[in-house]
Amino acid sequence: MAKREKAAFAAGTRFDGLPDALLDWYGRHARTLPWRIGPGERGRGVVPDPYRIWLAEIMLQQTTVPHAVGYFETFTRTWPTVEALASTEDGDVMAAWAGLGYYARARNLLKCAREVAARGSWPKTEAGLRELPGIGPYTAGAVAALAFNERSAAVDGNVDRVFARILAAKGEWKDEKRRIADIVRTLVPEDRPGEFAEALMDLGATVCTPKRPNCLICPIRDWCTAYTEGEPERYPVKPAKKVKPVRYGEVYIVRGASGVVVETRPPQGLLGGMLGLPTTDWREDGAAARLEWIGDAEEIGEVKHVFTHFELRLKVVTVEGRDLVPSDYEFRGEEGVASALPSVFKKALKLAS
DNA sequence: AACTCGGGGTA
DNA sequence: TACCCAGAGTT
Repeated sequence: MAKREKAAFAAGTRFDGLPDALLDWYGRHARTLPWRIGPGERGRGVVPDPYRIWLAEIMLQQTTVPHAVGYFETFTRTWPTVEALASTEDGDVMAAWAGLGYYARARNLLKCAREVAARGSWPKTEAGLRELPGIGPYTAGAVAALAFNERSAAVDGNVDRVFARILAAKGEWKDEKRRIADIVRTLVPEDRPGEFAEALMDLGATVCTPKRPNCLICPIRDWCTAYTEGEPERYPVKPAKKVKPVRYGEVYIVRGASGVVVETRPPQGLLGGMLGLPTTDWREDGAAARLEWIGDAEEIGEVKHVFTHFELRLKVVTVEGRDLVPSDYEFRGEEGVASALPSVFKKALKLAS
């Protein structure tokens, strides 16, 4: 199919036939995902739900599909509509997001839900969606294409990688990404923008993978310069990453008659708005002094946790039989609170259990 | 333009 | 280990 179409448009440009070859492959190999309408259903009266598409896109920002699936099921079961989500207390949503990471997404998720609920409907264009909190260039394009059938492009990490290889992009990565976005926009088919977006992402996730791309089953390898060159895994060429510094601190498991001591972290910054265990500052020049109110305590071990731009080593310190703590803190039942904590604190609590 | 912001799977 | 993932917001 690809070759016949390519021949039929031989007088055209470099990418003639690519969208059709990709869509044809997608019709046969699309992943089945809980937020997705299957190929073919779209044309048979099945209407996508913007709320579910948007929710999935936010969860999937810098997050793998397997990690997001369970959260998506829980969220849509607990809050079936954007109105239901919008009317939920912040703490409940943050607790449900715990473990998914990048917690600014959850804060913006609620802001966005409340704006949409107040408006009464979703903006139905890429430009309109782009104005909402937490919706950037990628998500605006994706939701517009997937939910509203707008001819917008959804250029994510997968698409960047696929086209870096198609083009054998050797230039500055930032420049190449701009170039790729411009090209992809011209390739989105007018009638099936949503399926085109899903097809590119599926190809990147299952065929044109980061480490060992399976070019032998690739439906668009005829257009791929990296395949012709013979070393597709060489692309994309990205700038080297900086080494992560190590930060040190202490975290406290303080137990009393009514549970374990937690705090709600300040709404900005790292783990902002999340429930947390009492902890010192985290510093590169060694652990800060023990919090004054901790008093008599026992060191039981250390947890290591890797954040985006630093590694953290926390000494885990336990205090038993404490029922009076500073007013910034509160007691919660130990079994119930674990699921509401970010991973670094889950690790510490588990070590102390 | 550079930095901040999580967590887990993969080779 | 190192890299990556349906990126966005702030400075």
